[in-house]
Amino acid sequence: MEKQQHQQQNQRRELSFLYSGDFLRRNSDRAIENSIDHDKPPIKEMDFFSSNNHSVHDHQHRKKESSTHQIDSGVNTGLNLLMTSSSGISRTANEDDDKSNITEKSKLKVELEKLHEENRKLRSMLDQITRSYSELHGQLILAMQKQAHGSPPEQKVELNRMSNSIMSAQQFMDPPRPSAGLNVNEPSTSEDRTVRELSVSPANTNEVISKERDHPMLHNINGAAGKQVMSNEDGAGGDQTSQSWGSSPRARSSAKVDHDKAKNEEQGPDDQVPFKKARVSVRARSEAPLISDGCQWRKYGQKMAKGNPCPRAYYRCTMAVGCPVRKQVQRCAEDRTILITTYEGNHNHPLPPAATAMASTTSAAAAMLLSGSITSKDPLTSSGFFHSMPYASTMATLSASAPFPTITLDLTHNPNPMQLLRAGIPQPATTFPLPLHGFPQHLRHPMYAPPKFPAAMAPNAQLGQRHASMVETVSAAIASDPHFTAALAAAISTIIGTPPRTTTNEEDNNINSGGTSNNIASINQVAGLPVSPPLPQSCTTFSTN
DNA sequence: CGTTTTTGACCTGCGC
DNA sequence: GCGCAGGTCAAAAACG
Repeated sequence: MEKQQHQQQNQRRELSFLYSGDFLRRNSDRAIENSIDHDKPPIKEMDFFSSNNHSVHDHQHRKKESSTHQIDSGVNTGLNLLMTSSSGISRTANEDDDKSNITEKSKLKVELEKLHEENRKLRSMLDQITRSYSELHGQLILAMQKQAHGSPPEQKVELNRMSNSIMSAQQFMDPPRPSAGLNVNEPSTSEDRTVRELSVSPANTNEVISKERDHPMLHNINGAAGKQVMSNEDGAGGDQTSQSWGSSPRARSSAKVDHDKAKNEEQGPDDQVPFKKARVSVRARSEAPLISDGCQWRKYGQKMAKGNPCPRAYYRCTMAVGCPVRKQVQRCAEDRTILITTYEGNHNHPLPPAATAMASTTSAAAAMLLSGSITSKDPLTSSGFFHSMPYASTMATLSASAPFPTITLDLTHNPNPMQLLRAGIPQPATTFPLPLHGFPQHLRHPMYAPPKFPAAMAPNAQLGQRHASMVETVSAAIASDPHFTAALAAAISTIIGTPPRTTTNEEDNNINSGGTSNNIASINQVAGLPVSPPLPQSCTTFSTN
C-alpha cells in the first residue's frame, strides 16, 4: 500500500503540468506526432489536475520551485521572511544605520499589515465560498426530494438514484477502508446481497468485494446495476463491466455467457435498460500521450483502428489486482492535438482524490448516459437535450453509432461558462482542455492545500489545483443535464467534503426557478474555494467509467 | 529482478 | 462461411 502510494506520488510528479500555457510553451517546438508511441520526450502523461509541469526526474528543480512558490505567494506564512534579508547585514553603531533600521522596520510593518489584510480577505472569501457550497448542496438535495414527490414513477426512481449518489458521495469522505473490508453503509439495494455473499467461499470474496465495494453511483453507471443486483439471485451477475472485462480465459468465457445473459435481459420485457455498458469519452487537447486521471494504468495493447492513422492504445487500471477499469487512448484523426480517452468499467478499489476528480466527472456523465433520459429507443434523441444549453452542446454528446453507448465530454472547446462568469480574471491566450486558466492565482498556491491531507496522497500544490479544475469542469458539465447536475454535485461533495445543510425557502425558490445558471454561479463560488472544508482523506471508488 | 511496454497472435462479433 | 475490425493475451524486450 505504501509502495503503491509512493508510486502514485512519483507518477504524479512525473506528469505535472501547471498551466497549459506552460505546457504549450514547453512543447510548442515539438512536432506533433502521429502516434502515441514511446520514443517521445520525458512527458509521459498530461496531468489535468496537477499544479506544475515538472517531471519526476527533475526532482530537485521541483523542490526548488515549491520553495519559490512559498516565498512568492504573498500569503502570510507566519514567518517574517523579509526580516531575513536584513539579518545578514552587518550593523554599525552610527546613527545613520539606526535610522535606516527604523525605516526598514516600519516598511516591514507595513508589509506585514498588508499580508494580514490579505489573509483576512482570503479568509472571508473562503467563508463565503464555503457557505455557498453548503447552500447549494442543501438546495440540490431538497429540490431532488421535491421533484421525487411530484414526478412520475420512472423519474422518481431516477431521482432517488441520484439522491443515493449524493448521499453515497458523502461516504467518499470516509477514511480509506482496507481492501478486504466491505462497506456496510452501502445502500440497501446491495446491502442484503452483501451480507448474503459474505458467507461465500474465500475465493469468491474478491469478486464480492469488487462488486459491492463499488460506489453505488458506479453501479448505476453501467445500466442500473442496482436492478441487476437485485435480480441476479444466483450471484453470477451484478457487475457487467467487470465480467466483460475479465482477463483470464475463464473470465473471458464467463464474460461471454454473461454477455449473452445481458442480451437476453435487454431483449426481455423490461426495455428500460437498453444498455449494460457505458463508455465515457473525454476529448482534450494535449500533446502528451496520456492524460493523468490519478490512476495508475498499464498498457496491454495497441492497435491500429480503422479510419485513424493514429494507433489506439489500451490501458488497464493497475491500482488494484483485478480492477476491471480499462481505458483507450487515441489521437483524433482530424486534429491530432486532441487526445481522446475512453473509460469503461468501475474501479473496485479506493481511489486517491486526484483520481476521484476525473472519475467523478466521467462517472456522472456515464450515469446520465444510462439514466432515464436515455431510456428511449433512440439514444440520439436525448442528445437534443444538450442542444438547448449554451456550451453544453460542446460539452457532452452522445453517440449511437459506437458499439457501446458513449458519452463524449468535449473539453477542447474554449468557452467555459465558469470562466465567463468569473469576472475580472485574466484569460490566458492558450487553450487548455480543462479550465485551469482563469483560476484565481491564489488557488495555485501550495499554502491552500488542506492541512489534513495525507502527503502521500497528493502533493499540496497539485491538489488544490486538481480540485479547483475539477470543480470547474464539473460545473460546466452541470449546464448540460439536470441529472448530470445531481450526479456531479455528488462529485463535488466528494471533493469538497462539506456536509449538507438545511436550506431556506428562499434557497429552494432559487433552485426551483433558477435553472443551471444559478447553480453554476453558486458552484462557481465553490470553485473558488481553495480547500476550505477538509478534503476527503480518501475516496472509496469512483469511476466512470 | 520486478514491472511495464511492445507486438504478433488469437478470439469474438458483425456484416455480407 | 469468410473477411474485417475491435479487443485481448502473453512472450519477449525494455526499463528502472
